[in-house]
Amino acid sequence: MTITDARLAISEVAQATGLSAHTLRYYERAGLMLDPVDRASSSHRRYSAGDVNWVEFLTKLRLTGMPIATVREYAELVRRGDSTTEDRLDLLGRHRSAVLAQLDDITKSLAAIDKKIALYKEKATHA
Amino acid sequence: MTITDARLAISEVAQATGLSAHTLRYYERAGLMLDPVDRASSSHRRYSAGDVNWVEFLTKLRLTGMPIATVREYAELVRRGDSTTEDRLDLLGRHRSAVLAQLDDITKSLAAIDKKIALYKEKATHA
DNA sequence: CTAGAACTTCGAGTGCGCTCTAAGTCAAAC
DNA sequence: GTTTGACTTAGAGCGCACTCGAAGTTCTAG
Repeated sequence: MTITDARLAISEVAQATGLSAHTLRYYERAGLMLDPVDRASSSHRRYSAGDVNWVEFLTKLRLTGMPIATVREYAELVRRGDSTTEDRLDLLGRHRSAVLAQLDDITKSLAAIDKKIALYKEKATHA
Repeated sequence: MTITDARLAISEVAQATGLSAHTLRYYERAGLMLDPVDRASSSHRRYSAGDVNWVEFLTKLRLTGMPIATVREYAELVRRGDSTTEDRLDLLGRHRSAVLAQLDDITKSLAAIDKKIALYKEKATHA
């Protein structure tokens, strides 16, 4: 019940997060939200600031390649409460390692692409 | 006809590149190879060192998120010969930008994940 | 009060990139 | 020469993550 208690419509959250309204509903159906989003007039969704923060965080998990199923697992741990802190740390830690490996792969591949670009540029110079 | 003229079987290339034989055939069918791979006894594929190098490079394109269709475009430019150097530079340059953006996104998301991890660790300390 | 836009559900459809199957051919070892 | 396993093709199937459609309801502006 704070003064900042704005409840956003799905279209506003879509706007704010860059996801489509379709995708937001899909994520909720898929069990990715911590709780079902509140409703106004018992039909239209009203997102709280907490909901939006959560969507933003799970978007980062997705962006770094975490599968939907794993995001759901994580959400389930959060739902289960404080006793799951260790498990959450473990899950995020393992994901962190995967992301580091991913960054390494991409960086190495980028170096090869840069090499090829340099090669073409040199070729163009000698033309 | 150099002294290093080893021709590899598809299984050996699979081994060497980390792709499956299925995927190697799929890539060829999809027009990703520069030329159809040579055949021994007019049936089994025999990959040249050049073929393998090419597969390794296109794997780096794929790893950095270039769609199959774009890899094919690039292969077509290479096939068309020296006159396409500018186009290839253009294509690779645009991809390079996309990869940099991708790295930035991932790095920013990773920072948020690290923050969350730090938060959980702190919580564990106060327990 | 009414028109039109935005919302609802739920199931079907899409696009991508493999991945596998079946039925047959070929090659290397014995 | 025969067996065993790797290879061939064409096409079907799959998993993932959306994305869309239809049919109906609700909100908002005039």
